[in-house]
Amino acid sequence: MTLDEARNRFIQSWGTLATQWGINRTMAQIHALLMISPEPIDTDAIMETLQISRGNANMNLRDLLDWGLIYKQLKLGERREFFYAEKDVWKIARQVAKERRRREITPVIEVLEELKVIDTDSPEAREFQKVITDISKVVGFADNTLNAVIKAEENWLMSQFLKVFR
Amino acid sequence: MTLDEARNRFIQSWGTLATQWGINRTMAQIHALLMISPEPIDTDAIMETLQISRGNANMNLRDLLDWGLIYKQLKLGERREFFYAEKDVWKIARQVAKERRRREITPVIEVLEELKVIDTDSPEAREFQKVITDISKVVGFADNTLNAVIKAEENWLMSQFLKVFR
DNA sequence: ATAAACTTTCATTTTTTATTGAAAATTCAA
DNA sequence: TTGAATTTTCAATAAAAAATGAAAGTTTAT
Repeated sequence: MTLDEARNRFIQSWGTLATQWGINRTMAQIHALLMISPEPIDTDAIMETLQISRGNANMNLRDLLDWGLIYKQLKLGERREFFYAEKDVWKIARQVAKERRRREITPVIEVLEELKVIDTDSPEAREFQKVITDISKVVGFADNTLNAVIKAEENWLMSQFLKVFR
Repeated sequence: MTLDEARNRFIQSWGTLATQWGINRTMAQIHALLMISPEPIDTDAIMETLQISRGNANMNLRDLLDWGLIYKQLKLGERREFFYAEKDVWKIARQVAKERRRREITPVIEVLEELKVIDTDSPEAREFQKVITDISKVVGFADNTLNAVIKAEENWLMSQFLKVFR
């Protein structure tokens, strides 16, 4: 397998994985491409490599910037913007955990808290409350896990974590 | 807020969360409905409550059965099938972790292993290999985490885990 | 101020995914 | 067996999401 083949293979796989996690394929592919690019690259290079339109490239680049997964680089005497990916994969994991927590987990926790305060007159209501409370625990666990990842500045903390389960 | 309002609120929220995680809305709504139903319910009740077609209900019920998140119950003297959800939320988490690991993480690990064996003649190839190796570590971490959840038969193990990060 | 280089926006089109509903298949009681 | 009750399938349709590309907007050098 040549280097180029390997690169394409990786970009494709990463894109496929992403769609299963509710992230759009192109965004993941651009991210993959930038992760394996030694040098920052510009919009046209991305368009050409991935065979996508300018608008599409731009939109997804903007999203990746929002997520803090890639950065712009300005070259002296160049008008174009070049992009490069965060290369520290632990930082990527933290960034993603942080965003997903904010966008997804936090709102659900809020709804669950609201639902806990219904009147528990009937047995049915009590049953409902029990289910909600149980779910809260699992969501809380997920939330704690994400927080742990977010706050894990050091790798050793991660390895500590892994030890617990071995 | 009445019990019915709370129920609807929960079903809706759970559906919204699911779409962000690459799970279809209806499947999550059916699951939510069954989780908060004290009694097993039949296809018609699901169709009516969620305002969906028979085909749609059937398809998503089958998927939920595949995932091991719900069960069939046969009532004596009744032809219809009634469905009920797994009520142990830790078991749900384990089930989901197991399925996602099998369907998503394992294939990616395989691809990454393949990509590690390219020839490292050029500096470019070595750089590529480094990125792939780093990504493998993170994916491996995710895989270990899922495994930990899968194998956590006891709740205290989870609480041990949580302690590490507090 | 102008224009070239480049980026962003967004109405339209394409693609993908989910849903419908009616027909076919299955199950079971009589 | 027949047929009524119920489940499953699947081609057609609808809805949602992503992508296009051309036009509008910005920035910078001159």
